Amino acid sequence: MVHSQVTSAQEPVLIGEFAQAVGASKDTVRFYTRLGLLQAGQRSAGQRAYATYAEDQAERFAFIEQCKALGFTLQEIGEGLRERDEGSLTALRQQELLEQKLRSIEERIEALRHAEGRLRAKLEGRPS
Amino acid sequence: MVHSQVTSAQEPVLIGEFAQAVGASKDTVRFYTRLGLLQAGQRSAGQRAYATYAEDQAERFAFIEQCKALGFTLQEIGEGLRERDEGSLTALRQQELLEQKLRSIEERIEALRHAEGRLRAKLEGRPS
DNA sequence: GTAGGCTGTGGACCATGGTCCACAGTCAAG
DNA sequence: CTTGACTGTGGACCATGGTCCACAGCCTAC
Repeated sequence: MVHSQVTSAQEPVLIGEFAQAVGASKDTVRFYTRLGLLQAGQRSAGQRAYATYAEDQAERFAFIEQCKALGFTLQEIGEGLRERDEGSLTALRQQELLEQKLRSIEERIEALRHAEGRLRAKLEGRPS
Repeated sequence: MVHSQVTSAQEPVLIGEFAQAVGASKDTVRFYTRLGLLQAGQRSAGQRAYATYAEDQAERFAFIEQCKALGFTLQEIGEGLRERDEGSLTALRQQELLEQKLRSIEERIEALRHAEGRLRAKLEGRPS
């Protein structure tokens, strides 16, 4: 046990292990990979190749979940990640994207509040 | 022009006229009709039959639009209308449906407000 | 060698609210 | 008789975020 591989760089893992590690289904991982949100490596086996996920992809996955919680769509997250990978995602640009999303969320809240008001009016017998 | 048909009961009209009258596309009218939201009559022509829409369907359409504005889905509207047609939509039941929808809207607003808060935190550099 | 578990691919399917398209019958005017 | 405008039907398609399925290759254990 002394000086075991705990500190060494982890091998990229196959999809099953990765999916379990991040708490998602394999299908979701494949879906994100197809969309370019996650980056997979390759491990060949006979005529076939298996996708592998390095450790940084777990952080990437966590980041994706965070963005989803902030209200970003997978497409938007994909675009942001691509910008980040290209190095064109400056702090200013990041702030811009957050502010845009904030505005769109405020609009949706506003729309729902209108519906809420109309519903309350109906319930109280007021003319809507 | 004296005593023209202005006051007489209007003939049911074909879909084009109806759609234009209510300000929707023919496809939308067909879609609603398929879902049972609108009720069409029949007018036969050769081997075929054309759908006809009586005047009450215009009010029905307006009602549907109102419900949509209140946040009801077409399916929910369909269920409500079916209850109404069967006469089982009491005032109490109506109030129940409105309150249910009000609660679901409040939940959605709450969820969006959480996202809003997280976004603001991110923008202000606070830990989210 | 064969069973079982892992993997990949391609595609269908869910709800939501429609839109659009092709193909075909109907009907009136010219 | 033909053209044009209208109608119907059935189905494909859009975005969204996946899920599920079959078929098939890989690899290990028995």
